[in-house]
Amino acid sequence: MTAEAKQHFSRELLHWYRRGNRDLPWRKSRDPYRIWVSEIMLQQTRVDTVIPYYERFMAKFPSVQALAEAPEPEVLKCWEGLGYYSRARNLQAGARQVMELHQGQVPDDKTAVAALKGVGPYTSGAIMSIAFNRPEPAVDGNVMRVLSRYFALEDDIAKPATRVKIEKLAAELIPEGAAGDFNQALMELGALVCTPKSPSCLPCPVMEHCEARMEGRETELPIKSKAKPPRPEARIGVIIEGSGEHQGKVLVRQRPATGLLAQMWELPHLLVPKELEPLLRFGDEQLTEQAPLGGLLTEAVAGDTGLLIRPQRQLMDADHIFSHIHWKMRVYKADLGAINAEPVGPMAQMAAEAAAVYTAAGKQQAELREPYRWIGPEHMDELAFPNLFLKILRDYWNQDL
DNA sequence: AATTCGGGGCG
DNA sequence: CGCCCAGAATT
Repeated sequence: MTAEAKQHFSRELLHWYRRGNRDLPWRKSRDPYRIWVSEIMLQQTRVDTVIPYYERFMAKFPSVQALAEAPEPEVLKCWEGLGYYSRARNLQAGARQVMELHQGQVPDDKTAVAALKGVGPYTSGAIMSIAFNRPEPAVDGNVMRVLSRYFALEDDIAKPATRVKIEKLAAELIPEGAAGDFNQALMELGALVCTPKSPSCLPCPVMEHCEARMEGRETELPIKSKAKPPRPEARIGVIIEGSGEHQGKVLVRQRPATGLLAQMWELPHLLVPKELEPLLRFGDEQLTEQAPLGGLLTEAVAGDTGLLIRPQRQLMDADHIFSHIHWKMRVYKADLGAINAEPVGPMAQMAAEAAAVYTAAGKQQAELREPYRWIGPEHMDELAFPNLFLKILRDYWNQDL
């Protein structure tokens, strides 16, 4: 690739971007905090998805200080449905770092920015270039795709080493004094023109010297090795209707502080042992046929809360695919049996055993320990749920199931 | 270097 | 239904 081709790329791409670009909320100012928030939200997330979240987040947490001083659950609630929830916690931790170390001002310093929680190589480059116009590369999936095509690079973009190589190339391409616009131009081209499936080469401002297009290989590049498919997990969950003072409410619980969906709220559910998975194939069979599954739920809830539940029927099946796990969840409806009441129905045996467990443990129905809570539809706005359970609960209440 | 972290949109 | 997306932290 000639030096002329590189100059052509930088010049034409920058002009193309400056002739007209998308009117996005985070482009209305160069406030480093606003850029920072947008870049965190945009990690692995599309622009159209981010926009409403961004508007709400900036209205609620308009400054580094506001975010740093907010209760963490409120931040998580504002992130509800956006995914990769550690981003929200890390962003707030970063805001607190900026308050402690930099007097509330995002530092115009590459090393200091890169040291913020949740800020990696891409995001530090994006903040430094867009907010401060510093000549740092910001290499994301768009940039790797665009440059792989323009320079006909054969490297596997799924490998970490490839990003490092492309960062060096991207740094060389930054026009003097135009780092912010140029980096955004690269991503804008990737998002609008040099798209993954069917790139629009004809209107592309740099098509003239694009190696991949010249060789007719624009749809073959970049090279990307395939990810492992998510491992399937059969799960059973339950909507437990309260009684008495908890009438009209259902039982939810909070997940642990680390790991998958950390600190999010959810319905009680559990992994079905491999040897019991065949039971889940009983489409609309009666619960009697699946007594062992109802028994598992009864035992699990009793062990966790001391509550004796009585599974009633199947409500729905819910599929949810994470990048590495595929949940296939069957959701049951249950109500509560009174303490020391005689269990009835198909679940009698399992329920009786479960009752013995919590009676032996001296647990009381009224003493529901954290992290479990009873909630009704009227305070769904208090707790943060992942989309999977948000949808299940909405369906449940809306359709009066 | 590989795995763990959501969720949605699109051909 | 497979693929991809304005990636970072952890191991």
